[in-house]
Amino acid sequence: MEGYLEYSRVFKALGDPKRAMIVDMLSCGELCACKILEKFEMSQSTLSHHMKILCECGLVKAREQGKWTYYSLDSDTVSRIRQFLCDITSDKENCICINDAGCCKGCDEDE
Amino acid sequence: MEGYLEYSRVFKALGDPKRAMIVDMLSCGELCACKILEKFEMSQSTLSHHMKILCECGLVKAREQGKWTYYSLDSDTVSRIRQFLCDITSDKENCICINDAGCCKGCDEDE
DNA sequence: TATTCATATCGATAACTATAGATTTGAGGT
DNA sequence: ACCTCAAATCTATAGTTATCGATATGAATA
Repeated sequence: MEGYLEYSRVFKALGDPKRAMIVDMLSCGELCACKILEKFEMSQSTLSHHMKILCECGLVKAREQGKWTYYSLDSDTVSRIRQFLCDITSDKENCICINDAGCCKGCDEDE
Repeated sequence: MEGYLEYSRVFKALGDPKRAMIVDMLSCGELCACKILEKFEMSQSTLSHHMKILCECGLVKAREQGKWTYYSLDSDTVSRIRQFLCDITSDKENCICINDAGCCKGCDEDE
């Protein structure tokens, strides 16, 4: 459940269309908050809240320089979340689904 | 914003660790609801609610047979969400971040 | 040091989500 | 026809989230 919890936080962050769009905007390089804000009809405090969620789950890094804060994707988290998504959606050995074999009464075809 | 909205619903569904775990369980093939329920400390109504969310976003398909409902991953949605995740986290041509070039006053290094 | 500006934090509120118990639905078996 | 059982739906509730205006912080600058 540990891995699920960690990565679910990243998915939850991406579960808001505005945040997914912000991630997309950051995919080519870092941007400062004011540049991101221009793209949205959203108050400054709301953007700050969304950026906090993106940072707290590890997807985005913040770099402060003077008055400005620059945001960029954390490539390490990006590759790990991609891998996790593939893992939980791929047929595999040692899957949690076969850890205890057999089906509930009634689900087997010979019942 | 359309694509973001559609795929965010999938991410939102995966944003709950129990649902991510259910998806993992389904990755090797279909399972009936009762089998899934065995793995969790959760009421039947709560599981039903989670399955509904997974189905509504398109990640999971339900197949009813007699009294039982069998769930499985929708491989089409799986490949599309994988692609979307890669898209929004990869450097690319025609990115929304460069649609209007230039930065806000103060963000350019020559300011 | 007082002002300005970018950003974060606080406080309030409305909307949404997870949860479980109770009820309903609908298929099979007796 | 009735009973049983799996699953969905309904109802209520506690907890969480998105949002914004107001305020605080902290850096640059006059």
